[in-house]
Amino acid sequence: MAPREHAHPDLHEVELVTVLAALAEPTRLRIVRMLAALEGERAWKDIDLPIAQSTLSHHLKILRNAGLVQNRTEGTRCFISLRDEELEGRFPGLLESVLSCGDPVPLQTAAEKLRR
Amino acid sequence: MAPREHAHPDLHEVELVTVLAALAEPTRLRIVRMLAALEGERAWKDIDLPIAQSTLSHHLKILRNAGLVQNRTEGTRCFISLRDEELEGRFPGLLESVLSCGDPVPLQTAAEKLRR
DNA sequence: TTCGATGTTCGACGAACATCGAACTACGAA
DNA sequence: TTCGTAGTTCGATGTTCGTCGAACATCGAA
Repeated sequence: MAPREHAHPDLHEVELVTVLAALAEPTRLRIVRMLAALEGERAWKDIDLPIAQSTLSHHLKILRNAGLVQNRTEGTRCFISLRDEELEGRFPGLLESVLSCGDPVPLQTAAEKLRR
Repeated sequence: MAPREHAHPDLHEVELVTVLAALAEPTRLRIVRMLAALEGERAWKDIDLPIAQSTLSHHLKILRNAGLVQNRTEGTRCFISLRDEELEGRFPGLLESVLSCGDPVPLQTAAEKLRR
């Protein structure tokens, strides 16, 4: 579909676990970092990662539902940005601490190594 | 098995995504909060949650592998504590921001609502 | 109106996850 | 040594997740 107007949750209704779950995935964490490094918004098309469009759309939906990210539609294309200030209000220090840890995000699915 | 000596990872080898994944589960987040509220260590047996022993053991292993938690064995029983200071060194502000958000942890599996 | 570009939704698939009960192991106490 | 206590590991089960390609919807341009 074309970029539609999406519902963005009120951050007061977003739970911490939801945000953590959204961040606990390499691809999504990478997206968040990319947006943070931008200090503004980024065109959907310019998010180029080695994944299918549908997968990217899926991840963005999850980030959006977790209140991490915001969509703005302009004609047929859309722009993504971090809801950093609102997040700071709801979860003080969280985003910053996640971003300040600058080490590379692994390509692997995080929890893979947790079991053993 | 009886409480055995477990390997605890060097925090420098623990990745951020790993920690986030460990925290992004209600039961585990609850355990971490419980330990944080204690300001010390807690006996395994005293962690009473409505889950089977084997499940608790499983979650503790994941927290341990993520470097969040530490086991100390004493005879046949063991004590769990948060590795808060080390974590502060590796991921400054992270644990604090997670703990400071005091709202209740849902019983539900976090990411359940993210998809839709 | 037709076409192309841009994202989104659907359905399917395999991998990973949380959970349990049962079997097991190691230790202290009787 | 035998028994109970304390945790861990194993195997099984049902659920959720990340991923893809295909079909679809919406808009601007020709």
